[in-house]
Amino acid sequence: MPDAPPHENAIPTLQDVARRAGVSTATVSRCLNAPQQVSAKTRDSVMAAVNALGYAPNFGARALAAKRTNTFGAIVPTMRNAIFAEGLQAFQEELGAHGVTLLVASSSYRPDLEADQIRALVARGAAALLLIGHDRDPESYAFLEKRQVPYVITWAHNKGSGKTSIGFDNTRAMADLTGEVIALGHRRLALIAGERSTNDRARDRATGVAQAMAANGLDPSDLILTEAPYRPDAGAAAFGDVMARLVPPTAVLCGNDVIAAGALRQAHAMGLDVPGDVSITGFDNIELAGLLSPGLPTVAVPHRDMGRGAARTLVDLCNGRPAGREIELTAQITWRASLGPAPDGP
Amino acid sequence: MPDAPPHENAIPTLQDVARRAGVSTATVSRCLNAPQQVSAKTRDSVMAAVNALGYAPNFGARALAAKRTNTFGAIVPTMRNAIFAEGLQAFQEELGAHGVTLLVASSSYRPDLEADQIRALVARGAAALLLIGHDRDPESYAFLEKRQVPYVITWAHNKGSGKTSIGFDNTRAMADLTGEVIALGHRRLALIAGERSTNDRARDRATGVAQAMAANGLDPSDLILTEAPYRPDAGAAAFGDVMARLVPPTAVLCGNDVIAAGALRQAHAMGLDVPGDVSITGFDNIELAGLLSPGLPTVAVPHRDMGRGAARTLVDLCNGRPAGREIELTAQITWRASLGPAPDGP
DNA sequence: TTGTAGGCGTTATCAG
DNA sequence: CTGATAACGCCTACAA
Repeated sequence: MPDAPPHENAIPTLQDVARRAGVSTATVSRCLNAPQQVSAKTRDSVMAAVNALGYAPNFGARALAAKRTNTFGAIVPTMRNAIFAEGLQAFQEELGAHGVTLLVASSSYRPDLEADQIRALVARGAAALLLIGHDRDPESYAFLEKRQVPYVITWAHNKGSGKTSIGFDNTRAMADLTGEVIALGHRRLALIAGERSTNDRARDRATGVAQAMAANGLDPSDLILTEAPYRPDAGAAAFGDVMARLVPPTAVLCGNDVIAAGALRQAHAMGLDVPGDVSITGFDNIELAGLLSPGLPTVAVPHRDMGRGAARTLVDLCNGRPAGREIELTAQITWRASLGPAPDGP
Repeated sequence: MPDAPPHENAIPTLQDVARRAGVSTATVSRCLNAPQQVSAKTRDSVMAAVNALGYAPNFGARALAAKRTNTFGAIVPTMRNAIFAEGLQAFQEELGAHGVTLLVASSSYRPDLEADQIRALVARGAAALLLIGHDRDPESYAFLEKRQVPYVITWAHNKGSGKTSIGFDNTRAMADLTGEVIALGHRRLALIAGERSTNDRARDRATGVAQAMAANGLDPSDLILTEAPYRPDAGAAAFGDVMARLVPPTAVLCGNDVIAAGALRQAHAMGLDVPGDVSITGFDNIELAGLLSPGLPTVAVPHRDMGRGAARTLVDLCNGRPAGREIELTAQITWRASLGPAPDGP
């Protein structure tokens, strides 16, 4: 008995297209996946049927049969601000050039959520993953190894981690910036760090400040160190606390630009002159940093290079090609007006 | 002949779990999807096997067999700045509460790319879609209707469009803001609009300015109207052009906060006092607007309500429940310091 | 160049 | 409560 004609409002399948074009399903499949193997005449009539029916292949069935999904995943801590957006965009663009689509998830800086999302993305067919930073449950790493899902760690570079990564040295970048601050005569420094317990980048940046102090003859234990989530309001509050001290710092380093933006706003609210009374620095060089006034000096992170490089690395890995492990990129200091000489210089 | 033991490094399947637990695949499937239908004893041994093997279900196979993907999609114009991030986050959170995962794509404000992405997301199993604005190729709409994919249009509300939407009236919101500007004595107004040809929100906002002028006894044709992509540098350039006129405006309205941020920076660069010499307004109320100094007065868009509402609407639609069509939310003016009385007030 | 047919990993409908 | 078994939509040798 011949198949019934497709119901008026049913989603068309390969079968429907084949029937309408008067060919086999194999031919339709080839038209879509390897057009050069099909005669122009057949191809035209098949494509006409495809368009008439509004056919689109079923992803699940395709992945199941072909054993490949052409899908990678990325998990970033947040999409609320621009910190990772630029790199993600570059990642996506490069993947697109290789015919790979992207699945995104955001973990809200919560390791437990990230662990769930790693499993969810893999279950959803992500053949490779972009991850931010090294800090995560060993079980997550074990899971990825067992499933043989290639992954690349970005936004950080820890020599000898043994994991594929493409990033920059957060410690060194922050040490460089701190060195410049000290060179301007600042002696009383404060750092509003990100949450270090769950964030290796935040930890590394704090380490960088201490290293630079030690290297420049200052006592790292004199650092006024406080911690805040990566939000402007938290940065503002922390800045207020720090400046309320009996002997306030002359320079406040911030764990990232978002915290620094909050600090700067708070400085304005307190009637402080920046950088006359106090200097403020950021980290990441998101667009915001150049729009504030005074502009935020910061560390320009190689957003796009990391995204693009991560994509290439994963594509190579998935094709069995060896990919460069532990690629280190450089982060450059960007000077802007909210960093000036110490008011009570040497 | 019994099946061979699974290869050391193969991805475990239901079959493998079943074999290891000594039950059928049906039972394993039930343990995962309807645990209450399985005896506690069996369940325990099955779950032990699941964990031992690191099993995770294959999404494609599951979607194929169950005919549902539990996946929705969203296509936004950009992820580079925060304009849509907040709403997207709320959308995702609400979907998560319903057990639905989210597929995101960004179209770079390009309608042609958006059309491709609509097809790609549907092919990838998106059972419903969130879209921004009404402007798009009729073919895209036809495709969605034919495939019976529910969609909701956000960020805009055009009465009588006949499409399911949840948003606010861009025209009215901009008219309200313009009315306030005029009430402060401004008579020479400029508008740096977004790209109107492909963006109904940009068009509506420009219309709103004209309406408010007419309603307040000004001639809309006196509006100094220019257009710029939604980027700070483009906003800065446009602002420079506008202020270089023989008779510059006393207030520059901007199509969104990103343009306005560029305009504000350019004003500083030109040594203009804001709002003493010229007032500047934005639109969207992204975080940035409150961090700049002077702060940007803007229209606070109901980001989270739109995201959450869109999620609920789509979940309802997918469950065959009727969903409110054309929901209108309100957008509120947020006052900040870069809007002041006209310098040459009446 | 085209068609045939087997199988991918799950779910769901039946019996037992 | 559990086990066979037939789909699900597509890809891909293999044959013709």
